Amino acid sequence: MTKLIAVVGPTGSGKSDLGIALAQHIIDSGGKAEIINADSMQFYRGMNIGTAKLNVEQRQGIKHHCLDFLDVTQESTAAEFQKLARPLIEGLQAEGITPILVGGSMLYVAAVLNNFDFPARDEVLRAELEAELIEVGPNAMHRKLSALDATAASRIDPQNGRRIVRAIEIVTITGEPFAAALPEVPDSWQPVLEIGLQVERPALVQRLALRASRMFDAGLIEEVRELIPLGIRTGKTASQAIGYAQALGAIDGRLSLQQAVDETSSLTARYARRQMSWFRRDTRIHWHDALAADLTTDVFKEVRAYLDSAPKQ
RNA sequence: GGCUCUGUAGCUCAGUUGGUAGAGCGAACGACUGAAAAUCGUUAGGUCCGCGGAUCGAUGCCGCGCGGAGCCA
Repeated sequence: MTKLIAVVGPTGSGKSDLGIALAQHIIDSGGKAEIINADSMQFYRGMNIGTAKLNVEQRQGIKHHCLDFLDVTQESTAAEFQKLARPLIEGLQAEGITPILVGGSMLYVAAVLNNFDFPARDEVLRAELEAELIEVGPNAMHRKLSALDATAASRIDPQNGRRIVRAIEIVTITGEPFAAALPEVPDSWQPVLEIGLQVERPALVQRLALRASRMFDAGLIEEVRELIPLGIRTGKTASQAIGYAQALGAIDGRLSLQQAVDETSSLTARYARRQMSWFRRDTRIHWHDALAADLTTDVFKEVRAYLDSAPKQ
């Protein structure tokens, strides 16, 4: 059994490249390593430029899993990803291959790395609750949740319709109280070396602005144009991807090209902030400055020590 | 050159019949258990264009500047 490694951090911090370098390093030292993508938008076939997906050459012969397995019309969920990625990881480990989970989709990474089961869901009930939310508003729904589960209600903001609906759904289905809060310390699914890449906020914002304009220069609008006949407009998850929604806006004439670029840039920056606020509370993460000259040297050293330490179990 | 309108938070704008100001967006920070590139919360930003005047008191009234927009010559 090999040990699990994860690379996390905000978008644009260089996770993909570090993942490749790490895999290469392990292979150079006589081991085997493959990458499992944990970027929910890179799951989609045809969404390449706007998701900063590595092309085949850039993958440098390192095998990547969980890329390009969904159509833009298909929904993606963290619970599904948990079911998909865990057996995959265990399969690689059984073959002596070191799995490297790389991605910034917060809940998806947590779904794999942490020990929790998503409570069931019920599409019909969910639809009813969503309709009710639109009709009576979040505050009334929050009162309804309070009556069912006062503790859960106290942990969810009265304005947050999305979470209120899901909480009512869970309590109704399970008939049990719903914690509605993350544990203080993550309960690890299995031992993991979690590497975090960090970039000082102003530098990150600048990089993301540059990246957004390069995506449009590289043909993001053309890419989205090709996804329209494939149904990107109706895809629940794919259509809300940052950059793609803006490219659609430009195609429809709702936004000028410059507005689309600017909006993509600022939404990406805001997303990166939410990623940091999520990942910062994961106490397992070993943070590294993504722009440091000796980044790979430091990370290799850390990985080496981890892999050479006593085997798990 | 004349007339009219206009200048309030980083941006777009409310507002105070004179008692030193607000909203949306943005920003910073945070929450987060089957849409999470989602959904939401908190906080910080303002010599109210400048100078002078009347007033107990001006961002508001008056005068003079400066900047912007429009109309007429």
